[in-house]
Amino acid sequence: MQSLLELRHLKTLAAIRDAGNLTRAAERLFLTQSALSHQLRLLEEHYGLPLFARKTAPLKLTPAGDKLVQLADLVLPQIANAERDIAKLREGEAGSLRIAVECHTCFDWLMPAMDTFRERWPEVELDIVSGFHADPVQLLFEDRADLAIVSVPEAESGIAHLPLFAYDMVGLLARDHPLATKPFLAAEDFAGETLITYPVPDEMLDLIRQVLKPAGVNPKRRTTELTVAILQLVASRRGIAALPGWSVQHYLERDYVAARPITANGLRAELNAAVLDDRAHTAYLQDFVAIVREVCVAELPGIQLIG
Amino acid sequence: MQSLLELRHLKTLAAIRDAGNLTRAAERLFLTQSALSHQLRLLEEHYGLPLFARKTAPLKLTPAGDKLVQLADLVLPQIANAERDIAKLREGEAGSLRIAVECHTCFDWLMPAMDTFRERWPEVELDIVSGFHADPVQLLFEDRADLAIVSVPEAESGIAHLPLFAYDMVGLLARDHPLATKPFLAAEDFAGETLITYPVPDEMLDLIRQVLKPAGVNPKRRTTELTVAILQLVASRRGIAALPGWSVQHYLERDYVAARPITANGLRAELNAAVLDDRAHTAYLQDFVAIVREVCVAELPGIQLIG
DNA sequence: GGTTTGTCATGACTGCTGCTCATGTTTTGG
DNA sequence: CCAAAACATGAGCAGCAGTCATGACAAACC
Repeated sequence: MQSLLELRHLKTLAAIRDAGNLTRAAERLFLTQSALSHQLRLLEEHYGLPLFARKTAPLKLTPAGDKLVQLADLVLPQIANAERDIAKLREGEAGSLRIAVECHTCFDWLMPAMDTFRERWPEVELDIVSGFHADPVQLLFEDRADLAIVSVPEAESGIAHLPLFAYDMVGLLARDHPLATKPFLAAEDFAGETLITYPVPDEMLDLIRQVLKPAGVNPKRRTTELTVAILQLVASRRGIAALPGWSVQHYLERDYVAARPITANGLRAELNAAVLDDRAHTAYLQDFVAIVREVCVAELPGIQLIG
Repeated sequence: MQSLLELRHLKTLAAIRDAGNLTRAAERLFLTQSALSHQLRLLEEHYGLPLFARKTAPLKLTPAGDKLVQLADLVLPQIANAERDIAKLREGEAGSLRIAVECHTCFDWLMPAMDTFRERWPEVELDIVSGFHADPVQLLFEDRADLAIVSVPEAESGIAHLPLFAYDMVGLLARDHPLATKPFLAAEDFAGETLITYPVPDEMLDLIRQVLKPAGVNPKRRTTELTVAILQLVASRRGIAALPGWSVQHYLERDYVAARPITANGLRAELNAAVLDDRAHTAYLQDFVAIVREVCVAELPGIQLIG
């Protein structure tokens, strides 16, 4: 008769509420759908009440399920706060988090993540390393940054990589562009076009490194600093571009430009946080990574948490 | 790196704080001391900090341990509330809890327990069945009571017994009574004395049923309704009595009377809650039993939870 | 001071249970 | 109406939370 409820169950329930179905919730919790189904069945048997109205999408909560989800929303943050406080006891409150970014579009989610971080770790000095840097990892060694957002996690001694998320790059075209009729863009399709990119070295452009260069395709180029400028150029038929799907969702919904997958299998990219090895276990660095993952999985469409 | 903390740990920590040491805390949780020691070690490894200052009695909390205990005090009641709410969803809020008591001294703890119950289940009609009843279980069948506090759990079809706690009866003597020099009271010691009891049938008096009757001892008798009157009579050398140890702690501390164990092994007694079989799973009845146990283990000296 | 008593720590072992895997059933959406 | 997606279910397994037995240590007690 004693309570079978554990924090694990509350985490599951909150995840199901957030994800809308068992399968996606299971992914976020790094469990199988089966595990959640078993958990739910046990809880429902224990309380003698259904927690979700099945056979409806999105899953709808019964009053009992709602009670438990509310409980989760109340309790889980309290747990997280207490554990942060303990980490502060262990490591001290102070410290600095200077973030180096090599990806222009990252500011979209970096800002809300930094806001949350600032609330939770008010004593940690938070900053973005300004200016563009070809090799942000170098800044870690020079003690000019504490964490770098990088796409390719190159194994390097002294550096640890904490995975953030993976996503697909999409090719962007004017809505009436001839290529927009194709189901996907192949390397050759770029040959006769002008490619619009950020002004960064080629190695940092996933499209060039993984698709065009291997195929020996070398289109005309044009660069600009701002995402919105790239979109504007594409829409006005001055060229085509490749950007992360999540960074242009807003424009696609408004039919400002058209989007197509790149290659038949898509062009997969990922983002990682790089930190110095010996700081990889620092609580506030780990928590920042967790916050970024939370923010991004909630806000960015079409991304997958990795690691 | 993810949180290893579960509600189980919070319950353990709160119990250790309440009990003052691992051994007693383990008893209350129905676990072994070893289990708690292992739990603690794991938590301390996980957080990289000690939670208790060992080698001190009573165990003293470190700041980190204090954080977690505070968390437990915050979270566990929220959990309990939510689970009560779910029980109300399942069974409805209404119902009645009419309590029949055969034990005069029980009112000591019954009142605070009822106060707590009233807070948690405001919709349940709460009452004590007034007047004295030789067979309170009969009241359950007659639907004049919902729960009876009884000492001997006689197996009876249709009745379920929920264990409360066990304790030792103590023999009470005037401070200068000759028997007060003995390490314990034997059956024969009562032969020449006047025995002061509540005015109830002999079968309900543990001393008579378990000690005097088997030994064929039949002392002079005197009865009174009130515990304080029994104490007064004993103190003024009009006789001796046997009462639960927890019910006279107050008087013993003030040296109002002397107390001795009854028989070499003591005279063990216990209290149970009797309810109708088919209501044994009703949430508010079970919760009342849980409240009584909580109140009593916290307030009454020398009792042991049973079941 | 040595013995006793109460308490916590530790290591070996074990049974439970919470998970995965494989598969069946139901629901959804084109 | 069919294919695809999502959920349910049962079997099997591994990890771990617990017990048991014992050791280490401190305080209490002649």
